[in-house]
Amino acid sequence: MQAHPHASALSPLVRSFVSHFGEMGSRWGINRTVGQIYALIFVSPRPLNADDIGESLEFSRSNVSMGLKELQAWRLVRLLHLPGDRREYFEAPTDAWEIFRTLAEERRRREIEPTLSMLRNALLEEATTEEDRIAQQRMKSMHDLIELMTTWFEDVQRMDQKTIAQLMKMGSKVQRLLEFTGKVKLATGSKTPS
Amino acid sequence: MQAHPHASALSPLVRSFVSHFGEMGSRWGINRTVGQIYALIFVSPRPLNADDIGESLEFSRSNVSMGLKELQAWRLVRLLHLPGDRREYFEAPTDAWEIFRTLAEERRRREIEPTLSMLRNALLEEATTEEDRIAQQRMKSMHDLIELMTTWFEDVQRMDQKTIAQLMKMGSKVQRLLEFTGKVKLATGSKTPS
DNA sequence: GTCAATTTTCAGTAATTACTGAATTTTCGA
DNA sequence: TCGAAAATTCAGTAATTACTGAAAATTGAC
Repeated sequence: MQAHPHASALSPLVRSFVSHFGEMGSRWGINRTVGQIYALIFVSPRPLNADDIGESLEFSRSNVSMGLKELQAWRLVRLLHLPGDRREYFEAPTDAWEIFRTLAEERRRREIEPTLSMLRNALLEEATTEEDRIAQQRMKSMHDLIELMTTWFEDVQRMDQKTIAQLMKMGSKVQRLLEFTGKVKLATGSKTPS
Repeated sequence: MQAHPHASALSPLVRSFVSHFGEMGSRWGINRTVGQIYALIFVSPRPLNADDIGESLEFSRSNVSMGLKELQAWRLVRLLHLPGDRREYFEAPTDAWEIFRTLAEERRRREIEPTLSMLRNALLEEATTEEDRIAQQRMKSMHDLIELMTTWFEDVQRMDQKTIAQLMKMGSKVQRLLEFTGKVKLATGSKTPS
């Protein structure tokens, strides 16, 4: 004797996770529905098809279809097929680092690159007024910071996960490491890792 | 003989910067209007008052007022007074690092902390089903990554700007630095920067 | 190739968010 | 303390974004 005849009622645990991601999604570009669909797939022990999702979250089939498309565009879920089942199933990578990298890459492509490109164009213009000269100065410093950070991020992506974790766990101690290395260099005359 | 009698027409340079920030703003939580107001203040050589902004961007006075409030809440602009003028003026920090840090701190407070708190609660629940156990496992790995990254970020914030820039410019070469230091430690028996 | 199962599209509508102008409140100089 | 200037609030409306169901398109088993 249930209120709704749903195939799969969500546990309170999953329900609160899903609903939090809905809220958060709407603070970013992504909308509430898409956030919830992602959260549901992320915690699901098995791949889900569109009907599963629609029933669990009580979204229309077409809404689920659009949400899944967006998640695929973000590369946050991947499509797969189960043997003997014609429907499309979706699962999400579970490795948190991988997810983070995917998100960062997509944001770079969608937001950072267009911004850098706009800034570069603006910096090529000849400033005719003092106002424009000052504006350009500020755009330049913004441009340089963004470029520094994206280059750094590309570099970091190339490191293996262990090194990254090691670095992050060191935190500000890296500062001391830099000083320390500086001293070693002075003392030994050895080449820096340039 | 102009189309509009505006006190301050924007140069094409500023216009395109402002409009880009409008677009970008709407991809983040912030809305188009707020993004444009921020961009205008950021490139302005002098502090602006609400009327200046409203005229330049052709927004209503009340819209400007709301936008400025939001920017103040984000700590992206600061209020100041000009001698002999009763109106409120606004300016934006121009140091790109400072802006980045402010943004990161605010996002942490608004998005990361609530998420961590939700995850911690979820992890305290006793999982009664296999599904919930798996869900918790995934939430745990998400929680741990977020925590690692925020702790790291706190550490980095404590470094001086020069060290950060130095570190970032090194990029993946830090990996070699770590290896190098390891060797030095082995060779000299000196204490690590623990 | 056929056809039923499945997915996608899209026009219409609902819900949400953004914006305005009038009214109110606050501020500060005299 | 008063009053005009300035800022804010907020109810109403406009604009945008999200969602649905019906119809169309695609898919794949036979």
